[in-house]
Amino acid sequence: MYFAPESLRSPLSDSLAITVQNSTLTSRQLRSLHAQILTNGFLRCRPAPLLAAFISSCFRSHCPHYASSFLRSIPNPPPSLWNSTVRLSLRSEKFPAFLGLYGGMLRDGVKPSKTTLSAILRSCAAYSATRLGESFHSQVVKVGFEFDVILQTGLLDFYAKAGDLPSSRKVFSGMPERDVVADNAMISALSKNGCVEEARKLFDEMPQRNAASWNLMITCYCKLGDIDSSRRMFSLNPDKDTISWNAIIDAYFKLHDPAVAYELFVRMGPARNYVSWNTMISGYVRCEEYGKAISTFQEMQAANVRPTEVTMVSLLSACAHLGALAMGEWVHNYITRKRLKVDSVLGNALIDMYCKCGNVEAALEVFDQLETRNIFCWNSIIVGLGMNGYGERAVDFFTMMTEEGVKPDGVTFVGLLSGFTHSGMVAEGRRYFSQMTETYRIEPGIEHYGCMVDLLGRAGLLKEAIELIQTMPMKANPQVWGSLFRSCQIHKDTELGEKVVRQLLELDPRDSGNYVFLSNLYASLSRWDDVSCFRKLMIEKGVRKIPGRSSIEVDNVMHEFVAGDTTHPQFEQINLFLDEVARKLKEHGHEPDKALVLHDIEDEEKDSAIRYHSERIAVAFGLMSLPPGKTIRVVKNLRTCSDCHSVLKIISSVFQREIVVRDKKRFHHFKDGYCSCKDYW
DNA sequence: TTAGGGTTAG
Repeated sequence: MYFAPESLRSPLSDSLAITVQNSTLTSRQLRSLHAQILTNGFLRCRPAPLLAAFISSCFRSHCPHYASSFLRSIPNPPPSLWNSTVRLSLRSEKFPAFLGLYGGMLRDGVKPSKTTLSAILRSCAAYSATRLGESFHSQVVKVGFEFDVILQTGLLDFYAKAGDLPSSRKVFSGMPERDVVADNAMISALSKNGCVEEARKLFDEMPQRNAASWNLMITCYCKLGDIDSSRRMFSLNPDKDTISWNAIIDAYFKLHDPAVAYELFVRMGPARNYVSWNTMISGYVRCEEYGKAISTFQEMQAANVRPTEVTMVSLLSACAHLGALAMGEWVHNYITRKRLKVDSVLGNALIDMYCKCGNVEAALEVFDQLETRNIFCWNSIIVGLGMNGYGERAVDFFTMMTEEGVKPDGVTFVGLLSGFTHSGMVAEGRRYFSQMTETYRIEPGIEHYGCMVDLLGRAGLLKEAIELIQTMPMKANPQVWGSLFRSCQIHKDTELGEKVVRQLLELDPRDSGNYVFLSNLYASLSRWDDVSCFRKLMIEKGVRKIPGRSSIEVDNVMHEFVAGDTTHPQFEQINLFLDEVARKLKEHGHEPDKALVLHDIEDEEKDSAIRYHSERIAVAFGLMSLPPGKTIRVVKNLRTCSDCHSVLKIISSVFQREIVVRDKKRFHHFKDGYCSCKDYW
């Protein structure tokens, strides 16, 4: 809380200060405050803190333009006010405002303070604002500001993070004197740009090293995949600090050794800080141990360590992978309760979580409320809409994105094109695929060709799909052949299908799915000898099929069911309930596909009866355990079989329940006997 | 001046 100096104390200045310190203001409130400040003689007395508080309030209220018009309305604003305003504009991620303010400051003859200059460099580096940083650089040169070692090092850091290694080198070699900090910055530049060997050489030649130098090398060797050298840097460092421990723990996670990482975390003991916890949580997410990520978060809370935005991002990522909507909602709630700052990274994590948990409306709400949206946020919403079967809405967002001046990238087009596949929008796919190169100058990668092959194939345009594979500039990978095979299956082109799957087996002999593809194909043709031949081949080669797993969240607990699994404590009740389900299905004229029971082994073990397919057990458990009207949300690791798909449609209407199933690749929203995929998957 | 965070086709 700001209080004006005694001499300036008046009810008005106090009330102004209070208003200004309050959270967000509307632009009308800002205007009226501005008028009050101008007309009440404040300016003559210059209560600098009040002026600064008002400016801060402009940024907090997302009206940066008020800050600059306010500054312009003050005769000779003090240099400190200029500087703090410029720094605020950086912190609020409002670069256009920053540029205007910075130019205004220079025109006003105010030299930026050293704090401001380093803040600018740091921000440019942090936000990879390459052009901005460069224009800043030239402006600074123009006004004749002298670069000392610290500023040059900042500049070096900026160019390093912007990925501009040549400029980093130029700055570094042009430095009249170098200290440890400068050498460290150059090591960091080299390491970040993949020139790990060179970084190592520089480190070896350094006349002086500090803790930071050793710590940098831990990460540097980790990038080389050389964990032994990372560990050596850790051990040799004479000033081991918390950062050293955190760096080595992270290195083990990055090289997929969570067990050693955990061991070090335990050994670290009281030296742990919040970053150590965040490293553990994000590390488990990286190693796909989502349950451990969540339990580590619970331990973090028990240890009374305050979680940060970074913690939340990792947690949300775990929820997204698990499809744990209730947990994700809890995290969102926690963020609001603890007033954590939802920046573009955290916002993106929320959007992604909601999309991957099948709650698109919540994702859209987060998206709308974001102050700053970067390419990640746009991509996540576009990918998410497509994945949930809303191809047209994805296009709407693409249009909005370009209208807002955000340039789409390769990921955007993957999202769009894959979304079109899920909605059968062939014409749009063609249009955007050509727009990609013609309008946006993005070279299509294998993933884009893969999307197109999928889109064309699924629409029955198999010939065109094959032609595209033959004419594309790179060799098709297993994914491309795999999607073409699915299309052959859907459109019953067994001849082409057999050719495709043989290609697949050659490229990817370890992938169990490919063998399953082929034996399914033979089964559909009643070529049983070939079926058993391939099963034998699978056993010989030691290729194991992945069992189907489905999970459902009830009362904040994740229940996982594996196909044919009878070990759940409530299995007997579930089984009785499945009988009832089967009875009701029969009443509605559904006959299970017997052929599928015996031969469709794509997703489940052959011998487990179809009624024990994991998604069916999970849905039955949901019907039993969740209150009426509550949507049943199931996450499955593989694709749903066609029989389960039609059963779930019937269940949604007979039991009047919405069911959302996330399978390996997309969402199915079942309601009133229909599925959002329109049986197109 | 060093440690921890986000989107990608079957």
